[in-house]
Amino acid sequence: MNPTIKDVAQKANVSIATVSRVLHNLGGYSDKTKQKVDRTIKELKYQPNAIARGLINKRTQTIGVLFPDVSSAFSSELLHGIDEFVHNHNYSVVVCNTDQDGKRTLKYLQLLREKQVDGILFSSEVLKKEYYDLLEDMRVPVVLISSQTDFPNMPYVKIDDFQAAYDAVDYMVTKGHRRIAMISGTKGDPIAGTPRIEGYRKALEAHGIAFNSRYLFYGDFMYESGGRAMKSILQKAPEVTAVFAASDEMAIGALSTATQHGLNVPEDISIMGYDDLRLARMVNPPLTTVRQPLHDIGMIASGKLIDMIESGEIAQSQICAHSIVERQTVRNIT
Amino acid sequence: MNPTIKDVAQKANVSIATVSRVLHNLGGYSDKTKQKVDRTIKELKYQPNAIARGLINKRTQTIGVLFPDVSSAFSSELLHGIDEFVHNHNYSVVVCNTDQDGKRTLKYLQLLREKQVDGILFSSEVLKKEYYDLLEDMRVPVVLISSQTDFPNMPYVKIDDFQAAYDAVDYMVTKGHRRIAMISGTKGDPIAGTPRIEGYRKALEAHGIAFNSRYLFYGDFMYESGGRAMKSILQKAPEVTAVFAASDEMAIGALSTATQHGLNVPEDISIMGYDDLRLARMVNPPLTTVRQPLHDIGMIASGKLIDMIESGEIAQSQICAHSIVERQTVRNIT
DNA sequence: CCCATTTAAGTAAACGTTTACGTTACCCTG
DNA sequence: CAGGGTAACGTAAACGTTTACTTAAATGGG
Repeated sequence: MNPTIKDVAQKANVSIATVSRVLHNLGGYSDKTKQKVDRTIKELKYQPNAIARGLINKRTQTIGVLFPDVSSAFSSELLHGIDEFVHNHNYSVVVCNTDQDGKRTLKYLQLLREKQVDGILFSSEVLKKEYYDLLEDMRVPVVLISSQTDFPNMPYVKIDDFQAAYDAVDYMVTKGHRRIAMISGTKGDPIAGTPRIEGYRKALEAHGIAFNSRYLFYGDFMYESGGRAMKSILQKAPEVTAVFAASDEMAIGALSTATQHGLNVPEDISIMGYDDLRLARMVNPPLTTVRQPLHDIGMIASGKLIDMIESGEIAQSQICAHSIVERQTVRNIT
Repeated sequence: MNPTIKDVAQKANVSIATVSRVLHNLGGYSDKTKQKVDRTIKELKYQPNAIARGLINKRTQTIGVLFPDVSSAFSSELLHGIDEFVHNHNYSVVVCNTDQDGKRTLKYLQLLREKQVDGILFSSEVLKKEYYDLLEDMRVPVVLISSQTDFPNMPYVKIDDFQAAYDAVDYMVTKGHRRIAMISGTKGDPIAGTPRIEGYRKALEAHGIAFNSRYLFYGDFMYESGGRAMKSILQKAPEVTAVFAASDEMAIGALSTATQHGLNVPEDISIMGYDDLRLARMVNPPLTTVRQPLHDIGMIASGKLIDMIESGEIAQSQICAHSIVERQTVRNIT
């Protein structure tokens, strides 16, 4: 239906090869033929077919991105960075929402393989052996985002979760808090769970405050779980003056139930989040939190992936800088 | 590198055609050969190449989705619905972030054309003639999301913006409010701008309240603009008892600056939003708003698009039901 | 037991490119 | 002016499938 390179060749009275050559500025044709070919391309409104091209040079200029939840603010800020970088480098991105479901993940990986994507960005989920094996089989570059692995051929880009949590808690104690609760993410999560708890614990200990397991609560990173955890805190540890949540969503959930229980933040209780999503600025009062530069992380990871695709070499992992952003949810009680 | 259908054929001692036939359950082979072929497929870990397949049957099983801003909560809730439906029907989605930039949009459209997507979802932006022409040229099905057009071959799925705004304002006056300001979206926006203003005006008039242009303020749907508008309201029309914002983000912006100015919501001023994003529930107090079922809209639009792709017929446009969700930002002052 | 029909395959063209290689025709050099 | 070199093309194979067409063998009916 659409005109092909063959149609152009016929109409311009040249061979297919010549058209292809002027299309790619490869030289080997006179100025006159270039003019002629260019003209008929315009006339026919010819558009190259990337599928045919992909078949022959085994490159689709497409990367696959896996998210546990595309609709989360976390994912969409990453996606924004990814999309920006990737499109500027003439790649496209196909997104997959794994729902944190192993079966779905495997299915999507298969799909991406069949579609011959040039590389894969794997975000915010731990890389199970099962996935790793399949990925190895696919022989495409992979970079991990906000995740980590020991496999040497899979670089990651993330922040230092231990240090970020450490800094957050350290910040709170310098503000005079000593009875600090933590709302952790999913129990046992080796990336966003344990290291942040360790950071919390070590920061406390560095200030001579004993770690108290009664002050440790678990959620699942989502808003609702933050509220539930806050309820528990209010019941079981009302003496707490500050709570550090392992995600902004949980922090905001905590914030909501705190105020619903008649507490003022930060006057009665301080709250600190983790991520610095856009909505951290939007809540009331604006949330003090530790910032992950998600947009940049998305761009950096895409850059590494494209490098790997085009150079064939494996990229270095990268730890991005985090920072504390002071807003209005932690009070100075010194 | 990866095994091809040819490798399978050789190893199984059959022809390529036979392998293809068992792959697609087309019949024309004995049980024994099926066994043999299936076995060698497993042995070789053969995966079909969707690119080659796409070249021949002119279907890529891929759709393109254009968003003005992928990182917005609005887009990502749509995307979630789209992704879910689309993947369940064996399509993939490639996302493009237009940034509301005409040049970028045109570039992405070109890209999607080269990549031979089977259809396009065009979201939340008005369909300029320029885009329409290109889209026509591409000869692929298109469905509009939260947008609208008179072109007959481009169905849309959205809610009734006029009626939704009408209902919101009507709700507020039944709560006793008569001096109601509106924070509209971008001035002149024919989809999410004018109709909502009209709904506001007509609802007022239906209750015998004269429309007062002093009560109409403009933003751009984003958080910050809601705050700015609220500041203006407080200065120029302090007698207002309620404000209706044309997006949740603006409503939340208004909410923030209102409380920063020492006002309590809803005691001192009522606020109502539009969209029912996830964050409407997360703010404090939870935002009363008019709900667009974004996840469903995404699914429905995807369904229509896939229908069009597979049937060749153009689908009907659809107006989805909206609803008022009462939370805690509008006070009854009767 | 022969011929017609069905079953189980194989052959090859086609999809739209890219690219290695071949073929002219022309120019320049010695 | 013979010969090599080069510029300007054209030819055709290849990428990995699908599928229309062909062929050979098996089956069945009279």
